[in-house]
Formats: sequence, C-alpha cells, structure tokens
Amino acid sequence: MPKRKVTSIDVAREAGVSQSAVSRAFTPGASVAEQTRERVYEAAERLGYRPNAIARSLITNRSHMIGMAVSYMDNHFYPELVQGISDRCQMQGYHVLLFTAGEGDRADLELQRALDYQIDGLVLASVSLSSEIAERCHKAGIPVVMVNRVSSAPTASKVVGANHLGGRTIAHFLAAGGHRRIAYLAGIAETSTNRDRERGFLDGLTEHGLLLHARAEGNYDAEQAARAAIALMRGESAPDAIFCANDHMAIAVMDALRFELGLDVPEDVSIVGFDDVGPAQWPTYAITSFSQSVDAMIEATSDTLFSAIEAAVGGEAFEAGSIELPGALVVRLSCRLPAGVEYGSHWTIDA
Amino acid sequence: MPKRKVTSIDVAREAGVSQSAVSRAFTPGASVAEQTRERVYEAAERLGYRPNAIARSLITNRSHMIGMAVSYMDNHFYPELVQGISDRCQMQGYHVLLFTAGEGDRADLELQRALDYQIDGLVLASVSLSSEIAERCHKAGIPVVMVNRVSSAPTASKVVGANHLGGRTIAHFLAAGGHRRIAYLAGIAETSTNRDRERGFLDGLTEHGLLLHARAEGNYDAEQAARAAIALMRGESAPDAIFCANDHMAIAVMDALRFELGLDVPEDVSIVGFDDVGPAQWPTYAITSFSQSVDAMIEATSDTLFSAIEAAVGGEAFEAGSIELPGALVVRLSCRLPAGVEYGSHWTIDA
DNA sequence: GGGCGGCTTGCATTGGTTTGCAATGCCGTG
DNA sequence: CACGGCATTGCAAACCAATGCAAGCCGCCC
Repeated sequence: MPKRKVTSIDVAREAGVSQSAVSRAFTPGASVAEQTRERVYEAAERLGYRPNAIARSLITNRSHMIGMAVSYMDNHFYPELVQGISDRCQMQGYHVLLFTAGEGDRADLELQRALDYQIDGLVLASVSLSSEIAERCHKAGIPVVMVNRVSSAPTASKVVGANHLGGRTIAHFLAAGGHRRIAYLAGIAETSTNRDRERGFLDGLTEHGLLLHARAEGNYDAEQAARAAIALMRGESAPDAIFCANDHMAIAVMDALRFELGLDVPEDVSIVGFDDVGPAQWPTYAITSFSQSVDAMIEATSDTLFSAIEAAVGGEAFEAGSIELPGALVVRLSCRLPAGVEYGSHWTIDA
Repeated sequence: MPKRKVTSIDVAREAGVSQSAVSRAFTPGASVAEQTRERVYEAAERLGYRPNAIARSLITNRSHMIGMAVSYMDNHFYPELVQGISDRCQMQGYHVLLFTAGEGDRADLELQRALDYQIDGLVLASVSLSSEIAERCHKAGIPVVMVNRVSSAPTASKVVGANHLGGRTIAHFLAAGGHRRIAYLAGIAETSTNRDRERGFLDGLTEHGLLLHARAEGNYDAEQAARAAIALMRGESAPDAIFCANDHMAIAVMDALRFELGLDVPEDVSIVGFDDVGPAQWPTYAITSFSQSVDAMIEATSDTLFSAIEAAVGGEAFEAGSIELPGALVVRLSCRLPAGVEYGSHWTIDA
C-alpha cells in the first residue's frame, strides 16, 4: 500500500521541468512547447499521474460538478432524465453529483450540502426549492434550473412541459370522444405540474360546457392512485373517463381496474395519462398520454444550465428564463376514440 | 453579484476568533469551548458561511464522494439501486458522483475521470472494470465494489445475487411444472449474470435429464429480446417455456408474444424472469421471477463499501470479498404451475 | 503559594494545483 | 551587431480549511 499520491511535483522532477510546466501541459490552451508537453505526458504515464480535480477546483473556483436533486426514481420519467442530463454533462466535461432528497426538511438539508461541494450548477427535478436555498444559490452565483416541476423562485430557470395545454387538450379529446362523466385523478396538490394540468383540464372542460364529474387524489403514488380509482368506480355514479395526472398513476389505475374490479379499459372507462413514459407505450397499457419529450427536456435543461454557467463564469448575471416545451397527445387504446381518429396518431385541439 | 465567497477567515474576524477556531467549530469532535462554538455559529449564520467541502477534502484526503458507474437506467433494477445506494451514502455523510458510462472505451475513459475527483470509493453497477482501472484504484487505495454484474478483478469486492442457484431453481421449477421443451433467452454473453444464470439453468435441466430445447440471444435488450422470442415461437418446434435472463426482457417478451403473436401466457408458453423488479410484479405481467432483493443488495453493497473505506482510512489494506445474496423464486401467473403450488408463494428446490 | 494537569486557542504549515509576472532564450530585422 | 518581439519557462503567491505544536489560562491540590 504505497499510499503516497503522485503529484505534479513528482512528475515535474521525473520530466526535469518545473511544476508549472506540468500544470500547463495538462491545461488545454496553455502555453507549452509541444516537446515539453510530450516529455511531461511520458513522465506522467510512467508515474501514473492524473491531475487532482479537487485541488484544481479549489483554485479555479469551478468544480465541474453539477448538483442534481431528484426524488422519485420509481417514476420512470426521472431515471430517464437523470441519465440524459448526466450524459450531456459528461460530454461537456461535467459530472453529476446526485442528491436523492425526499420532500421537505431533509431535502433542504441535503441541498445545503450540495452547495458545500462548490457545484457549478444545480438541477432540480421535481424537488421544490425553498426560497432560502434559492437565495443562497443566487448569491453564490450558482445557476439553478428546475425541470418539470417548478416553484416560484424568481432566480431559478425553469423548464416545463406544456402542462396547461396538455390538460386542456385532454379535456377536448375526451369530450370529442363522447365522454360526459369525466374525472380527474390529481397528483400532489401543491406541485406546479398538478396545478397546471388540472387547471388546463378544467378550462378545457368548461370550453365544452362540461363540469368535472369527480375528483380524487392519487398524490403521484401508485398505491394511492389505485385505491382512489377503485373508490371512484365503485361510487354511485362512476365516471366514464379518468384523466390521471401522470402515467405512473395511470398504469397503476389500469392494473387495479382490470384486475381488482374486472373492468375493461376502454370499454368500461377511458384512461388518459401524462408524460408518455416507456411503460405507457407498452402494448398491454397503450395509454393515451400527453407526451412531453424527455429528450427535449434534457436538452433544454442542459442548454439552459450550460449557458447560465457560461454567463456566471464570464462574471455577468444570468437572466433566469422559463422554457415551455411543446408536447402532443399521443392517441392509443386506453380511450374510446373520437370518430376518425387513429391509433398512434397525434391529436391536437385544432384538429 | 457580490461574488466573493465567505471563508472561514471572514467568519473568524466576525466572531473575533482565529481561523482555526472556526475550523474546529465545524469539525465534529474537535476541541472547542461550547461558548466559542456558538459565537462562531452565530457569526457564520450572519455571513451565510458554510465550510468549503473541496478545500476540506484537499487537506483531509477524503472527499466524501462515492463514484457510482451505471449503464442501463431503463432496466428498472438500476434506478432502484442508484437511489438506494445514494440514500445510504447520504445517511453516512457521503454523496454519489454519477458516471453514466456505456460499455467499452468510453466507460473506461469516464472511470478514469472518477479517480481525478479523489472519490473515496467506487461502486460499479453492471459496468465491467478494465483491469487497468482496477489496478489504479487499488494502488490509490480506493475500494471498489462491483454489484450485480461482476468481473474477475481480484482487488474488487463483489456483491451478487444467487445467479447460479436461481437458474438452477428455475430449471427445476419448469421441469416440475411438466415442461419439456425449455428455451433460454440469454442476456449479454460475456456478463457474469448471464453466464451464471445460464450455467445454473443448464445444470438444473441436466439434473432432470433434460436438454436445452433452444437458445436465443436477447442481450438484455427489450427490442432484441422481443424479436428473438418471436422467432423462437415461430420456429418449427416452439418451446413450451422460456426462461428470460432478466425481467426487463421477460416483460418485452410477454408483450410481444401476446400482442404480436396473439399467444396466451402461460397457456401457450410459460415465461420466467429474473430480478423481480417492480413491473414484473404488476398484475398484467405477474411474472414468475427469481427475486434478488434490491434492498439486500443495496445494504450489502454499502456495508461492504463503508467498511472498506473505514479500513482504507485506518491505513490497512482491505480484503476484497465476495457476497452472494440469497434469493427465492416467486411464483406468479406467467407459468404453468407444478401441482399444489400457489400463486405468490416461494418455491425452492427442496420443496 | 507553587506546581501541575487539562482544556482552549492561535500560529504556522500543509495539501495540489493555477496563474500573474518576470526572466530567459531565440529569431529576425534594421 | 544590437535590439525588439515572441514563445516558453520558472518563481511564488494565491485558493480554503485542517491540524501539530506550543502557549495560555484556569483550577486544584499539596
């Protein structure tokens, strides 16, 4: 166990140059003679040297680490997001420091710690940022991007799907399909995603002169969603359609209705979801879902993040922006369809 | 944008103490008068100070970061693992630096970078470690734990499921269920998981005097698995049971057989999977699967990791060990059952 | 009253790197 | 031949916190 780490000084000695020369050899764009660089590389190779990223960030003030906070890995949406963002980061020479925070206080505590690591940026995937932390990040010049679920923090950038439009489109679609007793299965009440989807949905219903027939709470949780849906269908006036605030719940609902109540979807009741995650596309479910492209979200998030970091490095404040990504309702078999609409097609309100 | 960071010196000045006092106030177990500590905390609060983890690790030689490399986020097994390990790390004051590496060269490159960050430990989830990197880690005194899929690196600890036993159990189970034309749908050939499961499976068949009826390659990929299964069933002598090397493939196979070939599972063919991931338990699939408890894996992995780190800190070499976790075949509806066996029960060879 | 032990505290050094500045060497030009 | 200009290189000061060492303080006991 020769625990002594190899440092740039060792390499310098080995290569017969100064320590700064070694540093420069490993810094792209620094002024070093090609010959020297090669001598350094060879020496480094011999000694097994690699520059110490920690020491480097201490002086450069850039850690090349991105904090990423995420809560619900069992909703397939988030692993996809994490993987995508991480891939993107790595391409740019950044790395993701993961924070698996739940809701509330513990999340806050963990986010505090994220700042201790001098991260260059912070991505929040469905974690609500306390305004105190937001303030801290802003003061420290750390760009924050909230993706999918957002809060009102004014200094954070936001990337969201077309939640309101999605909800509204779904209302129109169900109305067009002849549904009249339409229910909403809500996600976590205080989340922006739920709020916007629900509002859009209600707006859409109103535009068709419809009232919401029933409302239940699933809190974005599979088990709760299943219970709630069963209760809904067993009620005195069962709905003929349920819009589930995300696919994660929609899947649980379909399973519960089919296997616990023996109902047929869409014969007995239509189900619509939101997100269009992988499993929703599996033929067993074939859920009609408002698709927000994860890829687009990944791209928007990382682009926003990197330009903000760029700006922060340049010394200037970055204007926190909001991006709303387009989406489309993907028609599948979990719904009674309006006349002339085909499986697999995209449906829009204008159609 | 007052970009100046608040340092311990600023706090020291504010609190009227020395910089060392500030440091000690934030170091658990250091010798500081309670009164001083409080004065420091108040000053820190006023200034918004938090100790700089980067600077700290530079001098302590401990980054409190764990590198975690993972490849296939779409196999639900891995997000669960990542989340679990990350949670566990955070409880111990560690954080996960994520490396989403594919196979091969790029993976190696990224793992190189992991070392630059002076991580205290490395978890490899289904990433094969090149011996060169393994050697480097070992020399640097960084404990490596490979989980689920392992390679022969002698200096790395290993945590695996009961792959051989699982395969063997499944063979016995299928034989007991009266199947005679039993096929194997392989995962990626060179992975330890595939190798051990297949070997166990073949051993089990042999013990019943059976030969493998057919073999196809799914490479742990949903699409490939579906194609392969369809080809299998369309072949001249279709199998009456298929053991899919993991649930991820088993799900894809069930969907393909049901929806593309119109077959009934288990009426027309029995399907068995491996891992017992969440979706396999959904009633639509109800896959008979050899369950390896993700929780147990998470626990074993983090325990191994932390004791190795402990040892490394203590200065002593840590003996790399191998842990094989127990598992059990969970009986569900995707198979024709042996007489007297019930849905939801665990089945073992002795039974 | 002197001495001794224990708890706190500050000083100064350390860790590995980047980077501004100045020095060096070389080439070309007038 | 002298001098300007450029590329390369080395020196040394950062960056921020942890820690060994020694000094300071206090209390207690003989």
